[in-house]
Amino acid sequence: MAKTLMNRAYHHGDLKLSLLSAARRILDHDGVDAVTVRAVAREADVAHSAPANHFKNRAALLTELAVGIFTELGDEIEKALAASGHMLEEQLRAFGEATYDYAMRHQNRYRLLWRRDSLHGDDQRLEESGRAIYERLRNVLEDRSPSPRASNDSAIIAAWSLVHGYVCLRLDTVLIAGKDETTGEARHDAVLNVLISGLL
Amino acid sequence: MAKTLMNRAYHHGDLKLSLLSAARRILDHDGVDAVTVRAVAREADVAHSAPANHFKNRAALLTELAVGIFTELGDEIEKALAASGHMLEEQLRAFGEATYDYAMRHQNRYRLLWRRDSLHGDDQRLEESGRAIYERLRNVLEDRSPSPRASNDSAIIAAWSLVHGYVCLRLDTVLIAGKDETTGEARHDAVLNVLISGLL
DNA sequence: GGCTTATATTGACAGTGTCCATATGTAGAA
DNA sequence: TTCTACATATGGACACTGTCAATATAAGCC
Repeated sequence: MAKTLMNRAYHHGDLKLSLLSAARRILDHDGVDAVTVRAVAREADVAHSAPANHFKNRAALLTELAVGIFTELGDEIEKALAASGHMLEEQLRAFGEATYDYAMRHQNRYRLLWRRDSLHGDDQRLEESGRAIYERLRNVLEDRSPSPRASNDSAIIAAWSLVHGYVCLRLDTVLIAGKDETTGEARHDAVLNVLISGLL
Repeated sequence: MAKTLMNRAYHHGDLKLSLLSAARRILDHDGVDAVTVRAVAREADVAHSAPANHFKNRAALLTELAVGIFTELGDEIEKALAASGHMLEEQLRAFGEATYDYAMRHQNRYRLLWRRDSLHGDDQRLEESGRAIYERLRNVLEDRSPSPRASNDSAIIAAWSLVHGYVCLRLDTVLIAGKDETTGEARHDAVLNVLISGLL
């Protein structure tokens, strides 16, 4: 039979993908710590040690999951940048809002990206998928040379820092989080304005 | 005998403090995940379930540890603010540098503060010790009303976001982390400049 | 002394990551 | 086709974890 037939008794066919999507479901629903090797195996309906054939260990599984999430986030940012105007201000706003929206819609996914203790921090694919976001920001800023104030690298890092920091505070701090859900939109704008004023 | 005598056979005398400092040693040395209830008990040389008398569970232990660390960080920020000039720019720079220095000197301590999954996020003392930092930033910005651009709250949040985000990227991203250890000082300045330009 | 209360210990249980030997299916060579 | 390698899945084991319950010990107070 074709290689894609496989009666599911033993060999699954594409267990690796199944495990990753099982892990993603658990992550979304119950957070990073709930994504245990055994829970993922249960969710995928295989034996507790089946994942070992596809991931060296838990960190490897989470790392691969994070790579996919970084890519997904990068794609959303890309789309937002393409859909927005070409002015520097518009592009920065699109970057900030796309990142914030993704993080709020998928809080646990965003959290996983920065749980370096739980990942293989030196994994090359993880590094690349993160760098892709950095490069998008570089494209936004380069040739638009905002001001002699900040070197290009510093501008990129400052922009990413502000957006990432704001998202983190929103995600993990009661202080900021509950403060004003109503005026949320205005708050985002005001915070982004500080960045834009600083860069223009 | 005086209450402080105690032959150490059984009752420890001040086990709670001993546990917290044991936990801090483990945290510094091996990271958040290494701070297990049993490891802390071992380090403090007591039975594995002795901590249960002082902390309801692991999260409670970590939360209390985090409260102490937030307080410590707040004190360092306070000291730096007092030692610096009174101009808004100087104060913002002092805040950023003090936070960055502390985070780099005690990386795992800073990481713990934002591992909300591992803490009792709704603990009141934790919330207060975090808010204390927010309030210090408010004191820096208030009455100095930087510009009509940003409301006071937004300015506070923007400042904290940028500093916190920069620290996080430095701590957890290979990208930013290894980029230029030599020109590090200049990089910090340049990033802070974006904030200051945005707020003045 | 004896009583109560606080604190520490030991033992148990389910859950975890990871390794091992084993079982099962697939694919390629004869 | 059958035989043989190989990839993949299974079940069992081990040491570790957090947490609970029962027990032992000490301190404080009458």
